[in-house]
Amino acid sequence: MSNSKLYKGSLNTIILKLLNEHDRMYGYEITQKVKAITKGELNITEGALYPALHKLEAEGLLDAEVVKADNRLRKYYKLTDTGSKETVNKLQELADYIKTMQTLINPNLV
Amino acid sequence: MSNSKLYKGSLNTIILKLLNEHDRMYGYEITQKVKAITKGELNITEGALYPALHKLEAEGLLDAEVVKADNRLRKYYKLTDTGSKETVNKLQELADYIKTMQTLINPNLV
DNA sequence: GCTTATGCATAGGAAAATTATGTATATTTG
DNA sequence: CAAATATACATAATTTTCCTATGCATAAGC
Repeated sequence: MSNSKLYKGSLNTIILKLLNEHDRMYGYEITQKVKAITKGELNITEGALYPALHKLEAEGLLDAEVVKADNRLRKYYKLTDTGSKETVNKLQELADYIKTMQTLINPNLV
Repeated sequence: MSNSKLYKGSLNTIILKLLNEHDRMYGYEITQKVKAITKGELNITEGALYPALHKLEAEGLLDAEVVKADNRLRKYYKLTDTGSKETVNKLQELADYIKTMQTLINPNLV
């Protein structure tokens, strides 16, 4: 995913957030979007992304639809209703985690 | 018992940062300090902490010293020179991670 | 005396990445 | 025009990192 191990555990949140903004996306598109937004800082590996998408689909948070474009197959994913609700939870969890870590590394500010 | 789970990769950063502030600490003390600072939000489990301490010691980032206090054994850890340098790196990585994630989840602010 | 707190340790297992492959088509470049 | 790169999805094997459960031992509180 990147040189820092800290990103472990954040992949699902990233996927859900992107799908919350963009209605529907396919896997490769997600990797490119993340790379663009983070200016190359974060590169999602395929070995991490595809299993994560399959799991989210199996859990009922995503729906998938295969579409043919430019003679190539794309598997588009979109949030289910459950997925939308879970996105809110994940984002709150991330915000809480960041807050906790900032408390720990910068106790003077508390 | 433990409320919000640790995000993978953050435990080492927490340990190094605490030892950077407090000169020397023992394992149990670290769990209590984290609990106190985060107001119970984050509870480091022993099954995570002790192996992490052993690994940091094996990597040469920490030195350990066993001390008898109140008829009980405490294993105090402190940063080595290498450990101090690595602390700076880990904190920078954490700052970068937070910045990147905020960019991803809050693109309007960019 | 029983429970909780203090203190360290490890075994077993789960979760979530990485690395390494595999398949296939399209486009760019030397 | 052949080779490299980009697009697109997928999985197997392994590693990292954490949690749960368990074990041992002493001290303090009720």
